[in-house]
Amino acid sequence: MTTKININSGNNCPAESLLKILSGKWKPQIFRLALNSPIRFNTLLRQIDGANKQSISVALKELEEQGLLDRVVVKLKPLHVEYTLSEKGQSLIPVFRQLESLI
Amino acid sequence: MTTKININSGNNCPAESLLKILSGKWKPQIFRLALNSPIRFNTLLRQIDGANKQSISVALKELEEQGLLDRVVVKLKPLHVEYTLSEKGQSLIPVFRQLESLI
DNA sequence: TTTTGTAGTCATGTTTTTCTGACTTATTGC
DNA sequence: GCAATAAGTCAGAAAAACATGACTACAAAA
Repeated sequence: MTTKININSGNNCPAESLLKILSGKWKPQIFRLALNSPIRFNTLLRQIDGANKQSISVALKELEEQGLLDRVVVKLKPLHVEYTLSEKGQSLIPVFRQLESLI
Repeated sequence: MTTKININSGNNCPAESLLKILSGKWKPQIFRLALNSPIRFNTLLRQIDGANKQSISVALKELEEQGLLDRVVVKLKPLHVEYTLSEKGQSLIPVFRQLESLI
């Protein structure tokens, strides 16, 4: 069973659906930073130029709700939280790659 | 010489660039409607449910500025304006197709 | 010459997003 | 105990996006 995105809430434009789930000022950058390795809240804050807590917080929450990211509490050394690409999130990687080939 | 998109204004995230040029409430729909055949202002207004003149006007202008659409004045029967996918716009079609395959 | 069709603009108002700075809670190092 | 790090929340302000209704300009048809 292959993983299929399903966020097509009542519209007939797939691209629109997908653009929507990555819409907002910070989501694409967050998503990209999560592509390679799990990422943490404060790291995002440091790495994304001009971003603020609130917006990152909201974006992460939405990405999690949409099922693109998983929030994982890591019970280690300095107890912390990691955001990782979910299976659904990973299914978007090819699109990202294709976008890269266009630029 | 292949056509390459270049809207990568100072950021290092291609996906972001692309998501950005199709960001906004109406751009994806406009773009999709222009995929198949040239489209006209009033037609967009009729076909896009809930859209208003102003927003369509602004979106068209931006898509034109970004080089995705060409504005063509058709000097025929009822003199009118057509918006068509530019070469750059057409280079996005494969991405749209791939998005479709994900949903 | 009045009306219709096409393609808009403009001023204004509303709604949605984003930003700012202060505050919180939990864990760990000193 | 005290400060620092990590991961946030919250209220309010500012900015950006979107909507509304009135208006414009041009050409052609009636």
